[in-house]
Amino acid sequence: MSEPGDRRLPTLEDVAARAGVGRGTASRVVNGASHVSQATREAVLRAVDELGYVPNRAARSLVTRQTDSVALVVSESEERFFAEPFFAAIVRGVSAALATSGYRLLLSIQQGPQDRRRLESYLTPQHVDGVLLLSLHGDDPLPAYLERQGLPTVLGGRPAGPEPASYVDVDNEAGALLAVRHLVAAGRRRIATVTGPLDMAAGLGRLAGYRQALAEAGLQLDESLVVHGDFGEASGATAAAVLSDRHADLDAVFAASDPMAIGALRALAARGVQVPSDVAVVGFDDSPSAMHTSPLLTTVHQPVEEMGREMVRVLTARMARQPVDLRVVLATHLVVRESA
Amino acid sequence: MSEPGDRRLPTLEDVAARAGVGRGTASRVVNGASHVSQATREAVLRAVDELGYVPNRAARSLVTRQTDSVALVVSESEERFFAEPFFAAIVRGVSAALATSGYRLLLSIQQGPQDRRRLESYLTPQHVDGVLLLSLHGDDPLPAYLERQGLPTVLGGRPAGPEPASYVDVDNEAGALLAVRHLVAAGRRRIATVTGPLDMAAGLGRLAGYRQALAEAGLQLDESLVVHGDFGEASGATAAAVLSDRHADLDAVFAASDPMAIGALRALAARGVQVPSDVAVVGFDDSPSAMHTSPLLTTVHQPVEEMGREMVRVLTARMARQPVDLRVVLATHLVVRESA
DNA sequence: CAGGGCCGTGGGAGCGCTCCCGGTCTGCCT
DNA sequence: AGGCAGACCGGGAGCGCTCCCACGGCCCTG
Repeated sequence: MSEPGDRRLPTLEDVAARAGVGRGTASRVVNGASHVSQATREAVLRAVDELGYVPNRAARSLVTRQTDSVALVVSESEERFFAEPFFAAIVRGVSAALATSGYRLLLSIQQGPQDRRRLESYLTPQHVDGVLLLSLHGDDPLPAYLERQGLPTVLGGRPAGPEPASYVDVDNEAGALLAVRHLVAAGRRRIATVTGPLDMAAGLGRLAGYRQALAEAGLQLDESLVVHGDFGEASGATAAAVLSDRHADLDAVFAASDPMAIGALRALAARGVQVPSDVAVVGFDDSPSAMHTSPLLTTVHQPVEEMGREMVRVLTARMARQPVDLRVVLATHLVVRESA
Repeated sequence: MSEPGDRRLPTLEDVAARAGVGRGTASRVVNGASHVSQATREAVLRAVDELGYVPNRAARSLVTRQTDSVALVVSESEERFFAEPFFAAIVRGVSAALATSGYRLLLSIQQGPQDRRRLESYLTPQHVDGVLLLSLHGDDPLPAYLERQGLPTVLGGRPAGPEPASYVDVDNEAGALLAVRHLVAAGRRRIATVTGPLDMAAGLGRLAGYRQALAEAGLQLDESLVVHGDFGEASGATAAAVLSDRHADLDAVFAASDPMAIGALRALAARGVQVPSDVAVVGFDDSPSAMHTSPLLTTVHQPVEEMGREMVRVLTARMARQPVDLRVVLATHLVVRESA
């Protein structure tokens, strides 16, 4: 491969010369042209066009101390929850929103503790203007550390524990409430739940919604109907097995994630329990695979792509030092299909 | 939010001063220290440590004319093929490989034609050192254009049409061959296929593998057993319906993608056809949902994450001007589960 | 009619780094 | 003893840009 590309690219100086103006003036029009006469502006723009000038980001960055880029950091540890469809959808939303705002997206997947140090030397105001954080462990000090460095940081999803300064999340509690209300409305009375991990806000919130719905319906809470899972399919299957063995009168299961609901479906089918006639099942996520189960899974939809977009909206506002709600909670809704 | 972060970050000059050496020397040890005495090196390293010095990438970039970053560009048009699990796995592989090589990953999802111009002004040697391209349309001029600009470019998957200069792909033909051989070995004789789009190399290659396997087995090709699909689930369902209506003796279907295989499974079940006893089904992809069908889907596994890693290996070698095979084809293997 | 603004403009300074030139100091060979 | 190669080191130049100051011209006011 030869390199014809070694010819020098045009600089602002070249543009200025061609347009017959000074470097400063050229700079003014290339950026938010203020105090430039119409005629000169046009001359400069023409020169830019003819030369195919593209500003050198490194040079600009060096003097402005801005990078025009934001990092999206994904921690892969909670992989079961932040499974692939979730990840892809978030990235799509983030990318779309970022593209229109002129920032570049730096993606970094933290796959192990050794990546952590690399991350820290990299997540500085020198390299990025802001950070988007996904799927943190409960009490990760990273967001606080970044904010202290002067880097606006927005989380996607709340970790359990103290409220982070800035996040975008879905309304887990309200979603679960919707799901269980639907079950109640359909006449179900022995409603079990398979929870997520209770060190995650998503797990906690969904359980709280379940509890509230039962309370609303005047159903008393039977702790033996609450089984703990980890958002993974296997845990949903074993939970459903336990539940159906333990309670002959079981008539509904609210699983705090779609994979767990799918596991439950499988376990129930294996025991000859009919869904939804014997036992209704509702999941949470509305993941793509919810449309590939039989029966089709009724589940709580969370607007993942929108979550990505919202994260960007909050972050860009913060980077521009504009006022904005630091915490955003997005609504969920129930998608009724066949399983309930 | 106050900004305590406005204190100046340490520069090389600071490090040099603290270590009692010149700027040039400090630079030498921070980079690939050559011709520096052990004592000086240690002094500089200590100063770096004490000051928490991190080199300013913009400044370095400005003079070296390197950016230490590569772009991963995903075109979303062929979304059915490059569905989410594929995307996430590739990104994971790319990210992991890149992290160890010190490059930063810039992610860019091209969602429409208007993104194209933005992309072009952005994919220059000024901004990135190399480009990874995913899911191109057949005859997209982008890779050639980038190479002409002096930007090493590696494709993930071949588009149909002329061979691109540099790509990493899986062996579609061999995978299909494996799948159909398996069917033949199981005694199937009326083996149909649902193809992918034939303007994609993946579609073409998988069909070729099917043909070759039949030829090997001495089975004559019956064109009415070849139905065209588009990699999407719906097309698999209609194809299977047509096939089972048309051929009472049908005993196997090789679908060129998992979604199509899943569609076929559904359509077959709806007609009361038993899988695998009446008709065996094999897919291609080994997507996660292949483990959520009933019966579990037998399918051809493609090493997606490895594909991402290979793309990075080839690209980094090219960026460093080291010799490397420009085209890499990865092996596939059959995962036998229940459906065949 | 003089003076003070303001608009539009040019260009110096300097961001933090690498490259490279030139200088100093060893140590070894003749 | 003189010379010279090479190791080691300092610091100037300059990458392409933005910021800012200074300057000329114009209009408006007193």
